[in-house]
Amino acid sequence: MGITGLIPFLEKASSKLQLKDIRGSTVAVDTYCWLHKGVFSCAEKLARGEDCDQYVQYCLKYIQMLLSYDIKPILVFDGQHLPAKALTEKRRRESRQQSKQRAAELLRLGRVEEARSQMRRCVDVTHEMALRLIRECRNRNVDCIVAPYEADAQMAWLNKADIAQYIITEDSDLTLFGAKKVIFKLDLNGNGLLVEADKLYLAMGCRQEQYRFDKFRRMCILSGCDYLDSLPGIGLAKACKFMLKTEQDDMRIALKKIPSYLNMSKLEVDDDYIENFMKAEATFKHMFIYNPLQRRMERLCALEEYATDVSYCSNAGTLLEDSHLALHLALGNLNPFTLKKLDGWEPGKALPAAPKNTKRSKHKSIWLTNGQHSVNEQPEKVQSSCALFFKKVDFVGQTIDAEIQANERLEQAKQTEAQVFSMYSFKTKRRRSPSGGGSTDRERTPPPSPVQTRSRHNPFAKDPLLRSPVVCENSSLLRLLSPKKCSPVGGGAEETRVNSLKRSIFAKEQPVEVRSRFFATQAEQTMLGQQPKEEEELASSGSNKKLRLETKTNAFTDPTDVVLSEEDEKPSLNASSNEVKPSLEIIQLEDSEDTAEIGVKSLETLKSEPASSDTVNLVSDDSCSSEATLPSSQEAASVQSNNFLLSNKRRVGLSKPANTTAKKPLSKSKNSKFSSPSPSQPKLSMFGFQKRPVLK
DNA sequence: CATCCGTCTAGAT
DNA sequence: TAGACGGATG
Repeated sequence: MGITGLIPFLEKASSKLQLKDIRGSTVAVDTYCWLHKGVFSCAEKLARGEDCDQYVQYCLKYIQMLLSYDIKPILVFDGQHLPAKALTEKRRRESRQQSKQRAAELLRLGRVEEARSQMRRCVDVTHEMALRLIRECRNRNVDCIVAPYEADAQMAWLNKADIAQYIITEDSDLTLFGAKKVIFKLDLNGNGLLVEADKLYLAMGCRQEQYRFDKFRRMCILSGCDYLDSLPGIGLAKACKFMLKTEQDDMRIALKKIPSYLNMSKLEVDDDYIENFMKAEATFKHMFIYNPLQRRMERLCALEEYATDVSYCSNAGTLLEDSHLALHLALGNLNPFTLKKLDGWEPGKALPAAPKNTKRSKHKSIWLTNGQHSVNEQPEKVQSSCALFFKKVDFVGQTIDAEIQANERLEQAKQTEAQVFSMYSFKTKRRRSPSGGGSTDRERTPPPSPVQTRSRHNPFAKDPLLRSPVVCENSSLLRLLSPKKCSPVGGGAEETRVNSLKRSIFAKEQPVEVRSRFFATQAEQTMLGQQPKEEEELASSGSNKKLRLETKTNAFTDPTDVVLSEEDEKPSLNASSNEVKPSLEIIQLEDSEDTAEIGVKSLETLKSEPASSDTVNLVSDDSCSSEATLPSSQEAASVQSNNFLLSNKRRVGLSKPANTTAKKPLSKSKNSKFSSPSPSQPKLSMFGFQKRPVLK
């Protein structure tokens, strides 16, 4: 529901956001948004009363993605219905019931498709379903909180209290509750739309001095909200106009001036409307929330703050006298409507042995009071620099920490590759068919340099001041780095030089993983049979990290990987857990086979893939991202649309899913099965790596 | 011109 | 289910 048309209205207060831009922060999540979407995939099963947990898995994907960005999620659930919404809820229930009956009838008539569509309409997200997710979260040490009433108010409070710096939701109401930073339309690639409260004056089209948050909230209420229908003929635009025009702070007086201020003489503002307006406003200000730190119910804003009369708060909920009940409601142990006990979990309480493969986040729970430790926490292992703690349950399996690192490396790699591309792009002609389809040209030129587009809001390009020293701006080095111009097999001294150059480039970066068809080709050509020599040379380098360039003939995931691996003085997992099977090649600067998998790409895949698949998208993502701040958002938008035309699809830079190879016809190569996720390998697609097939 | 209203479709696998 | 969209309306 929310405010009709508010999100477009807020365009000037919003910007693109990538999760990587908010690493280390805490985010409150409107979990019902995810549950509702997740339910869609198994609506039929649920309608038939069958058990399924796809909606839980769907939500966990998002959670996993957040964790991989080192973001702490706090899942917020709706609690009791407000009296004001009881009627709409009742209508919904009835409508669902009808859909159910219709579905049953249609099934009897054999009209399966129609029945299905009805079934999708009749499923509801129940608290039991929410509890299922909550339990999974407890196993992962991911915080959940059930709001006493609306999740919106709870999230806004978390945001205002700076317990959560961001809110993820689809409901535009959040801004009315006073949330500061709201992320809308977050997808599984980690892209979303950020609306910031302190930019709202821009959306209203007034000067900052002229603006007060109250004006914005009143504008929204006037335009029609969940608690109050709008006056006929009043939408956001007129409400905005009115709120900017009036200086009267007392709305009981101001509202009466609407007809004259807006030249709508026929409009009538009766006392009833005014009364309801005051109530609606009070609802947004003073709804009850649960303060997990103080472990008590509170109002979102204290009544004193606005000198609000309690009589206006009839829709803002009531205080639960029983604090024990309130706590367990917030913990999710009670059915919010019946207050029936469904579970007895308590913070810090030992959980039954967590299922295998369950990774626990190390974030400190909002439920832990000072000094209290999570039972499964191992303080001596906690690193202050990293917000996550993992329990290594599976020797091979990737931990959350590893996911975070892998994710960071991918982004680094994007940057590094972007730099490399930028070097090429000065010298090469661009050849890219707009459709991107059909071409099997493997040696196509790289995309335009994202670095070049830095001035046009390239989020991948680091700030010029922060950027690591430019590693290569001279043409001879460029020539050397170019696989085409590099000497072929057995390059001898030349080849050694190239590698040392490459080393000098990458040594300055964070550990990165590069999947580059250029390097891969070169590496394959030049490195075969050279491993011992390389290792020796690299080991003797002064760096505190060992850099190894090895030719793997038996990667765990894929064979004949040419691996440029940077290690922190621990043995490469790859080295031990490999299996034979040639014909794939990657460049990887990492030591775990899981990340290797991300980088793995079959040569044949490369051949058969359109140019635009990863390279072009690297660029398109650049311009889509959040650096499009206000003054220049239009420009960014145009860049984005341009790139959209080119690529027609958004993908996360290099994060090519291992799955794509699996989606190739089997006949392509029997290796494909090695790149598809195996049970022992976590699904990497969960971390925001695009899973969709490559452009056709 | 802004608002209103009906229709369409994404949402997941 | 709700948001987006286009056309109708005042």
